[in-house]
Amino acid sequence: MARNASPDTRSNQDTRDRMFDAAEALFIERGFDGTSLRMVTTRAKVNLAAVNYHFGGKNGLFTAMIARRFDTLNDARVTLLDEYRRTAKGAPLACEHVLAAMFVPAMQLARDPRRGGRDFLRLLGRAYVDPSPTLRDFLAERYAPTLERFKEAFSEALPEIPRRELIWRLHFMMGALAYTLAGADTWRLIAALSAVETPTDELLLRRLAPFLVAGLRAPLPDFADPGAALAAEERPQRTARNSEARSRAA
Amino acid sequence: MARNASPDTRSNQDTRDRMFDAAEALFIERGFDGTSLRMVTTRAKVNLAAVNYHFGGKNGLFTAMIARRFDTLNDARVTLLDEYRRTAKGAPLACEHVLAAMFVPAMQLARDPRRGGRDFLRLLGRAYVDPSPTLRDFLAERYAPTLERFKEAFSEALPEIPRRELIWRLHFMMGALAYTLAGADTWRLIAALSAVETPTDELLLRRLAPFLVAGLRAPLPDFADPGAALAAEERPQRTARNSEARSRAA
DNA sequence: GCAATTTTCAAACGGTTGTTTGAAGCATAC
DNA sequence: GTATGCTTCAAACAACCGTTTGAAAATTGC
Repeated sequence: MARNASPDTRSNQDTRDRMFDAAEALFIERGFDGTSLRMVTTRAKVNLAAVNYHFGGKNGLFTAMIARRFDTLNDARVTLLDEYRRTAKGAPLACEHVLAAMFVPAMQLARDPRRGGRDFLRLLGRAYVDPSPTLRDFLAERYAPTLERFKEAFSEALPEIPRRELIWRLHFMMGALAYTLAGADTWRLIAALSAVETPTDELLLRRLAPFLVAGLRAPLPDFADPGAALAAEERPQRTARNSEARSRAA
Repeated sequence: MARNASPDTRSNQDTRDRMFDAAEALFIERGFDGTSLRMVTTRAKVNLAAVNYHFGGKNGLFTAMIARRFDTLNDARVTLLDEYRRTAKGAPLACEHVLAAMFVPAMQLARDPRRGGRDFLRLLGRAYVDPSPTLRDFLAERYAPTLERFKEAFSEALPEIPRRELIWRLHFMMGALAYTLAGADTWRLIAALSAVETPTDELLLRRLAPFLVAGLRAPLPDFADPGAALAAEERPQRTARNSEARSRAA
């Protein structure tokens, strides 16, 4: 019953790690519901019952497997953010610094095979879009405080953007990040475009960063003129409800 | 055996539509693997065997259910793109027009309850990130030609962006779009932020558009100076492999 | 009206799911 | 040595999965 009594028994940690690795690889390409415990235990060369013995069940295995990566990322992010804040000595943070506090730790983990390696970014993306309630609730609950701190940091770095607008743009940003990292197509695209260039994860994030900075700084949408935000001559599809635009402009 | 002999028998279409609606709603919040046929048929008040009778199986039901929405979207998109091209009379397309050709039809479908309604955007997002091979292969195969046409259109509208860079940015754009629309959090966010504003889908896309336009037009990343793209004073985490940056700059 | 066809239905199919069981293995401590 | 507590193991559990069956019901054509 005692599940974690001797934290560093050699063989104990060994089978746990093998299960983590197997679960991680399978989760990346099949998602939570698409991965069965028998797939995991077969790949990890571990008995099926070990899942329930060590983690109490499927939910326990997958949340622990995600936490082992995300806790590290999370800590590194807030540490770096605090460091930038200390270096700034009271001056408001730059947008690039806040973004760097989110991206640089992710790149470092992606470069370190012992803490995720090249699969880390894929795991990040997959976890953010998986529909299973187990993982959604887990992520939302465990990392909400950190997210809140970054919201404040962005709000400080971009005072010209109204807070409500900013929250949306952060949401879009997380979307571009998660989808890009999760997409199976992304990695096929990498293989096709950059024939031999090796550390592609880093190049990928370095392409993504300017895209996101520009997006966060974009001019505000014009709610007063419906349709103008996209194309000037959008065919007049008369619905003509400007009321919402007016109430928003207040 | 004859599966589609009388295409508009009244009761026939009725049960098919009920199955589509049920499958759509369940897929949006649980994904392909998280939705069982028994959930679908129970919700649709239809016999379990009807799935295999009408669609040949689970794969058939879900691909048909997605196609009924996406084919409409697809057709409207290329039609609008052609219309913009005709109006331009040989002049190169504007980036806003190409984006409009992608977004306006989606907004129109989201406004029309008979062709998707407010759930349409969520379906779009979920379908793009679902890990099941069935849906990934289906989407890639059926809508690849259209995607290719939009790649060309963007390449024409943004000649100052190198094609390779552009393909990446389109990928990021699809990411922001898909994740934003798929995220369950997005819709909770809408409810929380805009207490009473009603047609929120439209407002959502109108916020997203400037974000994406700015991202597509962003200055090119500086590959020659590793680290500079994000923050000037990133702590010198000595790994010192500038070789890759040089080889890329060639 | 009858005959032919299309659609629905309850029931069962073999297979897989996550979880549980209880005995066997295996170190360590005495 | 034996006893102890942690870990592994093969086997089985009930529940659910997608799919199939064959007969009942409903609809169509005449």
